[in-house]
Amino acid sequence: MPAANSQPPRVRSGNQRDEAARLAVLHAADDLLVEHGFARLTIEAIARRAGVAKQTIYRWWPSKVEILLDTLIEDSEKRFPVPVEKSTEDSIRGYFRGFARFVTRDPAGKVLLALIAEAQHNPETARSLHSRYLDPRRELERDLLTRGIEAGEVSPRLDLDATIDAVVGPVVYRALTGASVPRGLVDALFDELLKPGA
Amino acid sequence: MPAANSQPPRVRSGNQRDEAARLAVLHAADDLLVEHGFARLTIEAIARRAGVAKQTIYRWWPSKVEILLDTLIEDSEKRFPVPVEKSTEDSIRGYFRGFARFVTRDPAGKVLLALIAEAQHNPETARSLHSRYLDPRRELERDLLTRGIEAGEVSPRLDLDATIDAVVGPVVYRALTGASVPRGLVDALFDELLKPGA
Amino acid sequence: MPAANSQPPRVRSGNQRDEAARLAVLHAADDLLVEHGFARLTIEAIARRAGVAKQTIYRWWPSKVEILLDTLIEDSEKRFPVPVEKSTEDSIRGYFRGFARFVTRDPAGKVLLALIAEAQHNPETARSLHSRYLDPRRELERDLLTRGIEAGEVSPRLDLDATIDAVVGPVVYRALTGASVPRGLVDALFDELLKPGA
Amino acid sequence: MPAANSQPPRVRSGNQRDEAARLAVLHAADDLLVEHGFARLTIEAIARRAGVAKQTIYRWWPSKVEILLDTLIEDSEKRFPVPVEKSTEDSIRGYFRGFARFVTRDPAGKVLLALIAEAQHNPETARSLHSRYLDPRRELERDLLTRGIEAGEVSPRLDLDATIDAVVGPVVYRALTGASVPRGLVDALFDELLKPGA
DNA sequence: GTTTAAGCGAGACGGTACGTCAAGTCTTAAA
DNA sequence: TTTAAGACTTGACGTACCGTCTCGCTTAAAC
Repeated sequence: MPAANSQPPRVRSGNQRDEAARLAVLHAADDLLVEHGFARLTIEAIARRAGVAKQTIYRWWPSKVEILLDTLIEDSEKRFPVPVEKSTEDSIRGYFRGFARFVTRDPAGKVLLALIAEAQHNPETARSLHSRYLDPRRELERDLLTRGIEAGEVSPRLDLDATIDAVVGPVVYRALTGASVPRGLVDALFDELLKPGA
Repeated sequence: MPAANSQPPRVRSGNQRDEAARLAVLHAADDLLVEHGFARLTIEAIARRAGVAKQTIYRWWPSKVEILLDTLIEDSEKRFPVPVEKSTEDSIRGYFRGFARFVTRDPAGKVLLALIAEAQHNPETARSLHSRYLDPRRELERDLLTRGIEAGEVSPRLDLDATIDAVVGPVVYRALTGASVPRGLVDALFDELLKPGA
Repeated sequence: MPAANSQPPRVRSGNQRDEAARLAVLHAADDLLVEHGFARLTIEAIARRAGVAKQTIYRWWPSKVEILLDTLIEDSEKRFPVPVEKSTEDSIRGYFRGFARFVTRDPAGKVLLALIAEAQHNPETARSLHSRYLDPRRELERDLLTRGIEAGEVSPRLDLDATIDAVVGPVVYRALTGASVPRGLVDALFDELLKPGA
Repeated sequence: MPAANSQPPRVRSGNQRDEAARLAVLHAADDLLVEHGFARLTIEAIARRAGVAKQTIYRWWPSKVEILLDTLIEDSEKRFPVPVEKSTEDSIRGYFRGFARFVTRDPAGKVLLALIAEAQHNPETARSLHSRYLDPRRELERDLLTRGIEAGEVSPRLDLDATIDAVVGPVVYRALTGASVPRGLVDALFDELLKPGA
């Protein structure tokens, strides 16, 4: 989807929040991150690209991190939702594969990595990232595993959180440091830590 | 060791690189990172704190990342060197525990986390971090495991790199996102992935 | 008028150019030139003294030379305007005397001398000085003499420009080199080069 | 004469002042002034160009102004010495023409203009310029005119200094501001102010 | 002869100012 | 009331020179 930049000016809505402006900001942020990296993702640049005044951004988002979180939440839900009904071995394995694909090959995955990185630099980011993204998803992931265990589809060797971290952590770690993430890594970890009857 | 700031002026070494200035910069960078975080770790602040001219920093380091790498390399070697002789189960387990301790409780460990985070934002950082720190250590870690396997002290379920990432990744992932790292996490992962005869 | 420094903060004008900031810069530049000379007239110092951000200066003036030109144009018009109606011998002689007084005794005259000096070092300055100050005034000065000739009040021995330079040049030359400018110099030159019937 | 740069290293003279280094500095300063203007005439650049250590410059010259004065004194004596024997109308007129030619067409004349300009910015420069260059030459110029008067070759309308300034000033003024200096200007001034029997 | 002393190229050092960029705050005017 | 526009202060960026300093070398004069 193209940026809203250099297009016929949007119709202004006057009194109401301008949905077009909101979307233009989200897309601009997304595009800039993918195209130029986090370092050049500045509020000025987003405003320029989105054809929006800086003040409009500051009015609605407390920081660029929250902009990214908004896009991340929407994109994650589209690209690899946590299965809420089926809990077969395959659907669980598929979910983790989906996560790895998102993080390593989907441009939108860059947003998650950038936010994790930023969380280290900035406690405020860590808090937002947890409360708005990581924690709610972790809740659903725990439910997924719990249902899988009850159905005998998986049998985790460690406690639930440790198990999820043990699969997710190595993928994120390699992605963050710019190392490749081997195709079979997730499967190997799954087999070792979750596969039933092993 | 305190910063060199507000102390009697160093003796100048004339034509040669000033070792005291080098150390003052490394310590200032370290201190600032721990005290104020990566965001406020600016070249100006380092120079101010170290009592050193900005130009002196630019003369010897191409970026603040390289300053941090210098301190990280020195500190890691002191705090949790990769064992190069013994390769017992305990020394290997101890090494991973040392890593977790460094990353979660040692102030110097903040430097590693900051660099991993920065590597995501900046490919140049990723390259330096690998070539000067991660890769050389990984080499030693592989040697450590190889010797351990030959001696029957450990028996990895996955290939060497995947095994190391499987232990290190979750720790780093949790540390980065500001989550606590449970005491037993490393041991649990070790038991599951490396413990012999399991 | 004192510099705006260490005063209650100006009221900000928002979207419009801040006139108070503009004046503060002009006065600061003027004061610094008179007090500390051209060498210490830096953009940083002007900003500091005016209580204004450097960026505000760079936004409105391409160089410190243009700042000085702004003050010079305003001051010259106040202190020794070119007579535009009367063209008697006395008013013409008075104009040249006014010029000499401005250059040698008026603090604001330092600005003109500094700009002439800078014009030698910097062709860009020469261009601005001519187009914004010297040339427009020279036009008026020629008109003044032309009217004086027609009225029989003066009778130049040389062509118009040469005559004006012959009066102005020696004064500037002596002022620039730090020599005193004798009281009678202008009158002597006027008598020799312009006085009618000689 | 080429700069000493990028040449086989000079033979060092050991204990004695190195004449080659002295000349290299003078030529480098001269060349840089002509080629790049006063603004880029820095001590670093002179040292670089002359193939000389900064310290060598600081050892022998208190400032770059003194370097320029050294070259100016040598060049002036070569290019337009004050006549010390003949004092005919033609030799006096020729001297002033020589001055105008030096200042407007000789590259070495740039040095004089630069120093006059700098004198305005810097009282120290004004002092040196007077005591080492302007005043000694003025002495000789006065002698020249005095002899010319006694011989009936010239008859100044003003006092000696005013007369000299009245010829020199306009030329310098126009040269400084970047205006052209018309061929006949000096002659016209001479005729008006010095020509006998007028 | 050997020592001493100075000149030299080289270059590190603490500084100051440069001109640019983005941050986040604020005000106006139009919709 | 929301928006685009844009002026404002703040502060860091990386660079260029400043003037001081110390090093290691070379040479001429003093001993």
